[in-house]
Amino acid sequence: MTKTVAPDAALPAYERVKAFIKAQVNLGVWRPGAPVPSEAVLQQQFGISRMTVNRALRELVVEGVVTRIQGSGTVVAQLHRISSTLALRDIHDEVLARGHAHSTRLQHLGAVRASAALADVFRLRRGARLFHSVLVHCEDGVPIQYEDRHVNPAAAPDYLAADFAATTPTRYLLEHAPLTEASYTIEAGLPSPQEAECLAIAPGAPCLVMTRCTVSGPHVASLARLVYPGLRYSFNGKFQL
Amino acid sequence: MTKTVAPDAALPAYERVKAFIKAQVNLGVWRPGAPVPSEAVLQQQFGISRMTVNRALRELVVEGVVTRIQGSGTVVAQLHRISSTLALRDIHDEVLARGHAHSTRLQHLGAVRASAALADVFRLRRGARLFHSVLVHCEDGVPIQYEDRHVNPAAAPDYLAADFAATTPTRYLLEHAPLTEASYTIEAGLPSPQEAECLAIAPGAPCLVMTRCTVSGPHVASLARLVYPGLRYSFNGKFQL
DNA sequence: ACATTCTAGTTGTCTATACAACTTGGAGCA
DNA sequence: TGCTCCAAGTTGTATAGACAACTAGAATGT
Repeated sequence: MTKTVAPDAALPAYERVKAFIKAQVNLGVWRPGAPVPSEAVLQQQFGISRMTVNRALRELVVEGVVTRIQGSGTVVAQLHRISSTLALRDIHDEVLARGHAHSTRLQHLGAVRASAALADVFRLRRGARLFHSVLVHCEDGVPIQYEDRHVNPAAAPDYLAADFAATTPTRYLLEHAPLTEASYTIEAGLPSPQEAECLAIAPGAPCLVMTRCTVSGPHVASLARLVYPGLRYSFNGKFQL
Repeated sequence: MTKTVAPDAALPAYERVKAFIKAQVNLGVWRPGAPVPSEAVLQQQFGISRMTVNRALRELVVEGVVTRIQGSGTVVAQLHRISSTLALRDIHDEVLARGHAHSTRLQHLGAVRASAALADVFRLRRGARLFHSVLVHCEDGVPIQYEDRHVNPAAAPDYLAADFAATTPTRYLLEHAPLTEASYTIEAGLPSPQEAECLAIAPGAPCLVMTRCTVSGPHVASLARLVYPGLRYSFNGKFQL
């Protein structure tokens, strides 16, 4: 039983190779741009098959540790673009995960005609029918998100019949319009008077504004403006080698 | 030559399997939680070896499309946590990539003694020596980032001798203190009077504030407060299945 | 009814081999 | 010199087979 002293033996072979390479990069022994031993060399060093080495290196590419060029070789990645997976999470789950209570106030739900700007985003003609919902999300009763959303009826025909006391627009759309693609921008801005009032903050209080556009199959499904009070909310992330 | 009509044939087998599964999920044929055919079944359906199917499914796990449980099976992932890789990029490269000119104004460079809060972050004793730099980054002459940074001398002993006309602190640190780990938070806030003046914005103008802490090997290397004028800068990202 | 054991099915890892696709540098040639 | 061509080295993909680890349900025994 050498479990405590040699955890290496317990790890799969491909993990041992990964750990070895990561360590070299981590300790600065191999600098960005430096060549990584070829599969054949690593195969011999570790006494394992080439396929196993190949798997280790392929996974390191995904993790952004190395770059590979067919026919040329493997090098340590220039910039450690270690991926921080920013997930498209439902705010309801997010609040629950923090161990708090989530509640919602429905401010508005109805249909509108697309303005020129909206029509452009949704790739519809001007004046086309769109659903429009406005909600305020609270964490333990404190407003933390103002959600102003337009929805394409073609992607979610029954959106107006949804029960937003029981579910959130994000969840409803994920379930009824399978997600193909989403893009977002995060910026700082000031709330509109109405937003400030709903969020119970001063008109001059800085806010994080996320604008998120989702695509489902052939349709642009939804465009949301999410306003977070700057002092009550922040996005957090972590890179790890 | 059926290249134009049948792109399938041009794709590697494992990519064909991935595309097939993604399509089913995408079109809503297989809902989240639904079982995905076992490797043995897919192997027969596609007439390929199990290792190839296995590779396809393993990659889909990384992409967040499916979840696998050893001994049980493969199911469509509950939430499409499609990863958007938020990279730790140097602002110099970022500005250049947009085709603009990047310039820097060095406001301050020196050493300070750690306050209680700083000592805590850096895991040093209170009063320990830290380097401190303040720079303003401009894009085509317009200020877009105020960078207030504290650096651990143990991680980058020659930080004060760096030429910040030729390089940026981010780049310098990436090169001299191999990155092990980084964490950040993004929030909205108001600039301090000094920050507002350096960025040439009104004191009440909302800003994106990123606080980033980097770790290099055993040391907490750097703590940076990055202030972006809200109206001139935004973070953008895209998820894609 | 309950607990235990067994078994079929599934995923996880690994091997040895093979060929394809590509890069790079050098040999040979005009 | 400048060009082509080739050969060695490298990564990309694919296969057939093997065993290990694990799950879930069925069969069995108490």
